[in-house]
Amino acid sequence: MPRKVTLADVAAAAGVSKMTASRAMRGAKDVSQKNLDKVRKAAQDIGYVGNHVAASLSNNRSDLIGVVVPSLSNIVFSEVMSGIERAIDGTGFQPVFGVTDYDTEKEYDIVRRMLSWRPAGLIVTGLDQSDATLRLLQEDSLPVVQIMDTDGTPVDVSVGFSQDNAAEEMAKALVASGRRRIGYVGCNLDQDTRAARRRIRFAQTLEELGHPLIGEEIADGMSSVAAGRWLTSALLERHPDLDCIYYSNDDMAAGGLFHCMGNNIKVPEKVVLAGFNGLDLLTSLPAPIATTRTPRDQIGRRAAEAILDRLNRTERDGPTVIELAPEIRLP
Amino acid sequence: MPRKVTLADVAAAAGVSKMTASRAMRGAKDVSQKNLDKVRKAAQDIGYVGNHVAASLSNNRSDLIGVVVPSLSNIVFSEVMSGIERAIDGTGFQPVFGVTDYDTEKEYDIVRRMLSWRPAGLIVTGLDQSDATLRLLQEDSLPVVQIMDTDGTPVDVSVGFSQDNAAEEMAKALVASGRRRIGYVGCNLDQDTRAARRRIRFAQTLEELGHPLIGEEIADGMSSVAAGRWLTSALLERHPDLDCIYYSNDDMAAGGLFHCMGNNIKVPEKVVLAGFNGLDLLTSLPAPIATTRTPRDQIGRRAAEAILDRLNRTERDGPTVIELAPEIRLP
DNA sequence: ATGAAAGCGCTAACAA
DNA sequence: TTGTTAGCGCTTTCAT
Repeated sequence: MPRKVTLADVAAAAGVSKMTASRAMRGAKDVSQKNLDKVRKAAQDIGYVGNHVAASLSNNRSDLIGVVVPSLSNIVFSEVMSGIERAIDGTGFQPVFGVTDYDTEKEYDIVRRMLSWRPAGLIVTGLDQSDATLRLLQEDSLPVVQIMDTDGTPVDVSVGFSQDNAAEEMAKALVASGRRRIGYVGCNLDQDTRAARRRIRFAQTLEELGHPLIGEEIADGMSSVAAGRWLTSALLERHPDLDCIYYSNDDMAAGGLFHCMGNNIKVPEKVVLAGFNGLDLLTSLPAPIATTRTPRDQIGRRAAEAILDRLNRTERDGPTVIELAPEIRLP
Repeated sequence: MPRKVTLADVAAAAGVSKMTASRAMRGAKDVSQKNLDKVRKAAQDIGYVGNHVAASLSNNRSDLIGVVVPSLSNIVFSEVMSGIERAIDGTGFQPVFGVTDYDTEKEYDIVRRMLSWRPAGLIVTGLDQSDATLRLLQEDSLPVVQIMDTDGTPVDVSVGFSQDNAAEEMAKALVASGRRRIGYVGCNLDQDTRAARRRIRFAQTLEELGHPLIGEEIADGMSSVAAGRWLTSALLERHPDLDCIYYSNDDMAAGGLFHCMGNNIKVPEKVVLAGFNGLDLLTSLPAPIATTRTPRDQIGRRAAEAILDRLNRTERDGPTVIELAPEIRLP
């Protein structure tokens, strides 16, 4: 294996010092045009690739940005990551990711490992980290953005929306549109604390409006179109007279729609189905479904921007909440 | 800002040398139980987090694994990444990702930047990197896995399946099931070279079987359910007598189904729709759709395993192809 | 089993 | 504008 080409090699080849080479390779500040060209050419010729590891050690800070999400199978988080990626793109930062599988202990390990890379910033999902994790996040003064959820006080910055409000708004909108016999279908509520939170607030609001939840079906395991389908079947079996069902998310609602279509139940005439997230998929479905359109791409973008922003300051300036209101869509 | 806790601090607190502390903090080899405990306790007490950057510089190799995919909005790649993540999980490696947006130049930049992190390995999508990128990949002797596509010679290892075969199989299966008037609908073929490849082989095979493609609709831009819907509408307008449509992927096919459902076209009786990938979504759709179930999670897993595998050897041992046959599903 | 010294490849800080 | 000197925090020798 041919020894790795280092900056010293470039410097030698260009006939300048390491420092001049170093300066030339990043922003060309304080380097004569002549040397700049020489160094660039030398680097090109001998195939210099650079070593971010050494650079990071030297600056005591890397240009890695850690992103911690609960799941990758959920397209919502893919879209958030996509937003992050787009915002970061071109800045020279590099996203690193970790997946918690909705497991708090795992989240701790991941955050810890990420911190050991001295990242420029960290983006984590939700406000409900374990105490140990929170401590890690607090000690360091690096930029931390908690995404998706703004019902609480962030360590540093939070970007997202109030899950509580979102559920309340939907409950009000459905009742206002004339629905009275409303049910609920959800999955994975033990782990997906945001979905669980929405369910509670939704039920609460219905109660306050005088039209309490008629029934609900809840299952363990990841949410999916398939789960939505059979839970809807079960719920309508027990309560055939429902005129509306609120789901833990869009996938589940799509499953509900497919059940209805297979059983000649008119959507939305007979029963209104309400999902959550506003995935693009919904707009192409053969029948309209209500949903709360959450700004996932925006959340990703704003989160990344918040990190980049913080990098220009030295200190955190107290918990900051960036609220991105979701939008209710009725059929 | 309180200075970062370093290994030296841990060593001091534990009353041992840096080296002993270092040894104790990773595998506890050649360290007395007594010192091991002391060091661990000290680290815990003073909140030591470690510094992978310094460690990586020291061994001239990081435990980062670079993952380069064309897109995150496409759930297929999320699933691949999910597979990678699961295989890596617990090994102490950390995935870093980059998104090319199907842009070869961007891919080059990303690979370059990743290499500058001296990753333990690299996973890139497809076999069609630019020459410059290929050169980068070849020079280094680090493990490189090219995923999704096995129609060609990999730099090091490829994990996936033959896009050509997949398309050919589907063509044969559809004809064997009695379909004769077959059309095609696709999106983003300029950029998605794998989809483009499938289209060509599909058409070729039909030709050979004596039932050439009747018509096709192709559009620019990302594929989506919505695009599938309106392209299907356009295609059936021109060729109302089609009895089968092959799509560039499942999303498009789902869109096609929704069009048919909205227009009283029986699926699959009147027209068979064939997607590609076998997303879970399909199994819950109100009508059955043909598809090629691609082993995405497996591809991710095997790719990661191949990297970890290679890490135990010193040299590459010639181009290796790991073929994971996809499975055809007819309605 | 433990420790001391040397260095990984780069850049900040200073000097010329 | 350029170069020199010291590290960054760890691990790899090589002693002990």
